[in-house]
Amino acid sequence: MLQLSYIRDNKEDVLKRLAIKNFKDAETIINSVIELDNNRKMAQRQADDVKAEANGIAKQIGELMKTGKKEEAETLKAKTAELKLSEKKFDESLKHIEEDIHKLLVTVPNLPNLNVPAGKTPEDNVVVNEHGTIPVLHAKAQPHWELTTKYDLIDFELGVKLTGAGFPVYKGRGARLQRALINYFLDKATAAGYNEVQPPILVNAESGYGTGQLPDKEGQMYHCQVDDLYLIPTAEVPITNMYRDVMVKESDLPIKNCGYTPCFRREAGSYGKDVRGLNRLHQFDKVEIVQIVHPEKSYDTLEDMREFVSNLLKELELPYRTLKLCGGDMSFGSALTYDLEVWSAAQGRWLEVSSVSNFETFQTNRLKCRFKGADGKPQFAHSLNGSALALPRIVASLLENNQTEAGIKIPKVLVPYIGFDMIS
RNA sequence: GGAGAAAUGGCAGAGUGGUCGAUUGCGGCAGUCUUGAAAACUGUUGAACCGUGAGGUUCCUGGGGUUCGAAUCCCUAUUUCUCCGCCA
Repeated sequence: MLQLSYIRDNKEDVLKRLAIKNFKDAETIINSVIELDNNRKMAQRQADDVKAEANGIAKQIGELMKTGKKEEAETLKAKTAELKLSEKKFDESLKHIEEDIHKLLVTVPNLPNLNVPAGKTPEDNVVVNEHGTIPVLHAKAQPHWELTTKYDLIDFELGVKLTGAGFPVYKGRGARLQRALINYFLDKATAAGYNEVQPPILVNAESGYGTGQLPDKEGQMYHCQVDDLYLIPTAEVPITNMYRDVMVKESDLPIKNCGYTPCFRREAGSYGKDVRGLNRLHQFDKVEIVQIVHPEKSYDTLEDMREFVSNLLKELELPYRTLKLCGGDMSFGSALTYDLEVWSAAQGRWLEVSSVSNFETFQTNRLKCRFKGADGKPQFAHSLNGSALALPRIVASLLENNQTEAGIKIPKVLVPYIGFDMIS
């Protein structure tokens, strides 16, 4: 959520940057917010004045009662009846105005960093770098959804029977590969100074608002209506919300956490070959890294995190490229996002496996996650997160890129975790 | 699930209708002492909003109520603890 004071003081800048994000009706909404805020100030002044008067009288009554001047006290009491009515009226209108402001404010996306390229679609994203060589496969190479069947690693049909499309069953060496990747990712993150946590995978609505999934992406999350809880779409939600309503110590920054969780996404309305096999699932596994940092350091941190994720891909010997997302392709709360994509050899296309973003104060403002700066004043920290990494598409490209006529080679770094070096 | 108790500032913990936004301790910050540090001592130390300012308003888990006046009384939700039941 944007800070209202910033909107007031920097209206032109706000509009310019919202335009980069292709946010519709920016001007109308920002103008209404400012107008409502003016009304709010007026309403508060009125309410405050009435209350000040009422408080004053209450105090006088207290004095009079103490000194036994009962009659005078009664006279004053009579005077307060009217005050109470207008107090209620002003409070009510103040409350309504504040609610209206909040309702508008939560629909406004974060402002993109000024380095964010303009653009509307994924085609407008900027390729920052490309690493590794694209493998040349043998003549009988297959896409991963055939390899998983051939080697009995993943049973998509069985998942359909148990739950529905997009809920695969990993079996035998396929399940083992999942576990190996999770452990490998967690070990790397821990070695890089991230503290491992195991958060709940159901969260309340407040947490959904805290990180910005609500109200923006209401329909994307599975919702257990009986208990009003949401299945997390990413570990970012619980891990970042650990710092909701927390005043962190400046000396504790940066706070680095990582965690493995399953992730659940409804992905309503996406069908076809782009979502085949492991390309897009309703349930998948992911290790997430999350940092709460000093505002001055957040862009350095973003680069560190990108570097960390890149190294994972290098160690897994997967060809990858890094994209700087354009305004139109960035998520609601992000100020700057890098996507990392690996090459899927049999499908002949890039698959997104990680998204690393700086949210600046967008989340921390909603979360009320602050620290006291050198001047003793509380200020919002910056929050960042990144996938490190999401498993399904990593598995897809590992299987496809490493397939040989003799079987599928396991990358060296994973062998200690999985216990064999070839799936054949 | 049943019965009872509780929820106060970064933390601990007083406060049961009227100068209480809240005693005190710890922690934090500043200073005295010290070559420096520790100890000791002194001072200081919650947040949001309105106002150029003086100052004002709100916040004692959330929501509602009683009252001229609520941290304090009542209702309600949530959470925690104790006992019982159930249970991986």
